[in-house]
Amino acid sequence: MKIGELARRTGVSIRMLRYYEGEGLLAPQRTDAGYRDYGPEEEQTVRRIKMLGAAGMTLETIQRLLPCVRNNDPAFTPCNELRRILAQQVGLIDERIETLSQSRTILAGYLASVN
Amino acid sequence: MKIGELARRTGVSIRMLRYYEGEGLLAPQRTDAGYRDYGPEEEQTVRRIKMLGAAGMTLETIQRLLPCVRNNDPAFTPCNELRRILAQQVGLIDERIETLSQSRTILAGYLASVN
DNA sequence: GTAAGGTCTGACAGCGCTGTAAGGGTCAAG
DNA sequence: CTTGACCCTTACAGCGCTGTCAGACCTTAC
Repeated sequence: MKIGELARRTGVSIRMLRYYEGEGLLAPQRTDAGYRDYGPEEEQTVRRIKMLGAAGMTLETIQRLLPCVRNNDPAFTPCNELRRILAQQVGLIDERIETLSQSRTILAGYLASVN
Repeated sequence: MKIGELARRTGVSIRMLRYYEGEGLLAPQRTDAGYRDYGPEEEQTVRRIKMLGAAGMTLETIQRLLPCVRNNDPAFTPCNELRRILAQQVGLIDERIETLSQSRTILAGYLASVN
């Protein structure tokens, strides 16, 4: 299928589909005219990218993860790096939450002092 | 005092001090030669900016808040907007934390499914 | 007078993602 | 063949902050 249809089916903008390709996450065939030609396989990949992106991952991280994600949704093929990357991501998120919580505390303090 | 000294005393880089000025948060006097000349008043302001920044605020937000912050550290002069802005900021942070928590849940789910 | 160290302005770079616009082919239906 | 819908590439913009570099002037002290 062409890029427009894929965009419609996955809800990912055409711009982003091309971006994914530029970042090496996707490598669709090309028609003689140079049109990108995506197969169902690729559509699946896009859905996975979207999924992992929803979890707050960077495209670069997703790229490292993609080779391990060959099956259905939250089912992963055993890939050595996999666990490590996922755990690292969770750690990253925890750090951000921690930082935000501290900010929240500070602000709440200010707020309280204004009564 | 000149910019270098202020930077040393506050721990804010020279670059950022100039940036604050560009954003309208600071307006030091100038010597005949065009050097920025900060007074103790200004040093206080920088400390406040730093403080609010540590709470995760944008310079733009801080700017709106500055006129209300005339006293010591977490003590604020009653300023009508003040409460509103602070509360809004807390809300913003809560949203971000919520988003991150969801991401965390998703990732933790993946992690669990990899065992 | 000279040299070192501080300051000035202006501008480019990067982070990660996303939209949009320009200029120009391709394809399918009428 | 023409038209409209789609596609292609390239590149600029913006978010908010920060570092760094270039080219040039000021100041202080020897």
